[in-house]
Amino acid sequence: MKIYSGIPKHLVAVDCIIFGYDIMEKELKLLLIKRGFEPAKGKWSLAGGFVYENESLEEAAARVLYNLTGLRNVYMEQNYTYGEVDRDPGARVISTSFYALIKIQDIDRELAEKNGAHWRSISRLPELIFDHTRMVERALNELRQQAKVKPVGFELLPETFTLVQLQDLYEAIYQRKIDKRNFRKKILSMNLLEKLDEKEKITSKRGAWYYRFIPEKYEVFTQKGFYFNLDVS
Amino acid sequence: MKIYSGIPKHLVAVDCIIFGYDIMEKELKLLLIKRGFEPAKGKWSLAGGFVYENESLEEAAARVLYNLTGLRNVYMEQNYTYGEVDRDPGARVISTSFYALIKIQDIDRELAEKNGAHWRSISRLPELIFDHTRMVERALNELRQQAKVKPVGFELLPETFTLVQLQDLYEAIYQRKIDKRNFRKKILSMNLLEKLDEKEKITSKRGAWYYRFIPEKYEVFTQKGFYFNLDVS
DNA sequence: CCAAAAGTGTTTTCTCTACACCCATGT
DNA sequence: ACATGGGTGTAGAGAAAACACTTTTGG
Repeated sequence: MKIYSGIPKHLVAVDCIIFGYDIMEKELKLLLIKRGFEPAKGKWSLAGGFVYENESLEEAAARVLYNLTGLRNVYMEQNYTYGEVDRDPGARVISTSFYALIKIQDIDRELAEKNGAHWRSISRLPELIFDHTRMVERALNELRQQAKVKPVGFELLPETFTLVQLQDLYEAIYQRKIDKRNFRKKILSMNLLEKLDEKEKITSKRGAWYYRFIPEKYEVFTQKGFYFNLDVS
Repeated sequence: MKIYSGIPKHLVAVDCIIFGYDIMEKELKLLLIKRGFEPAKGKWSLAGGFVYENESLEEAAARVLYNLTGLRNVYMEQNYTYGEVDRDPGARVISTSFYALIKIQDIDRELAEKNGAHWRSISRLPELIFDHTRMVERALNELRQQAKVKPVGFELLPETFTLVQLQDLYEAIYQRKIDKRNFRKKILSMNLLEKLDEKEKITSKRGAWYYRFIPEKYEVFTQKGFYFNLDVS
């Protein structure tokens, strides 16, 4: 059925901005690729790929992420679509960016390495090809906005984490210091966390209690409309 | 130069969610089209069009808007890209939505009419083709978010307007009543408005002072990072 | 016993909300 | 003189911000 005949078609791609949080270095990182192919071989880029005929943009993004990390069912959000005619010097490519939040420890390291992927801290990113730097900037903004409204932080931490780790994460996301007492008061008052009776004893002698995020509580929360502002100055 | 050969190409379109504010009826409206062509002839839809080879998505959206309304340099924001394989029953079309904020009185009425365009209140929209209803919902959400962060409301009003009109607009956007005194206190404390010495005397005997939005003041404002929350409960 | 990180409350400030009456004017 | 919509301020509640010391324990 050729209803729309004679209309120009376009190459359509997706690019994934893959965020991970390094709990030790307390840094928000991106999984970037040192390109092993032309164009721009040897340069750094986001993980991307073309959209097939029988898949949606979201499916394409999930596939790209899976091929790189071995992960499925990852938290992803569509971000923006870049359609400048000359953005890719090789050909006209329209690309939709997605950001993914993953737990760094979950990825298939071998697979990632094989594909030339490396974690790079957002505070000192290498130069990226094409308009990928703009993509990252926009995604980071989006993430910061989302983090005020949804508990996305938990996607970046292991199942169990301490309040100190959670605070460090938010400090890494917003690149600013947060008051410890206010942060704890606020996050605990939201009733989204369950305190476990186990302690993290690596970073301190005293040890810090582990907590777990309870998604069901968040459902209730989200129903009545709320503002999850952790962007404390 | 055929670097990316053998890769499937796609039809790419843009759809415009055109918001306007009817100052008399105090209603937020959308400029919708009664389709005069197949598929879905006679049904309502957003204004859309395919993306040409030599234009960006933004340019395509601006073109579509221009062809319908005769307006250029309109406030537009890219919103989301819809890439489900089956979203358009005629063919696989990937479509990026943009919302536009225009002053209702500015459009070329004849041109719009010729194209089958009509203003429809957002509170009672007709059924739309494909996934256009979803597009509208998402755009409206986005608009509500943006309105908290940027003074987008002024895009929808004439150059000069009264505080009552401005409040009515916000009430139409958020579909809720706002306290008059609190609203005025807040909006005036932002120092974005200039009081003119002219009154609107049509709707009342006493008359209401006209104001004008001062973009330069907003620049200063935006620099220091702020929260323009007019979503008063 | 001491170094190092975890944990804990109170006061002050500011922002948000609720609320009701007078004003100006055309008819 | 009155009906109609325009314009104005204050007090109370609740949220956000500032702030410093005690606790625990492995070495």
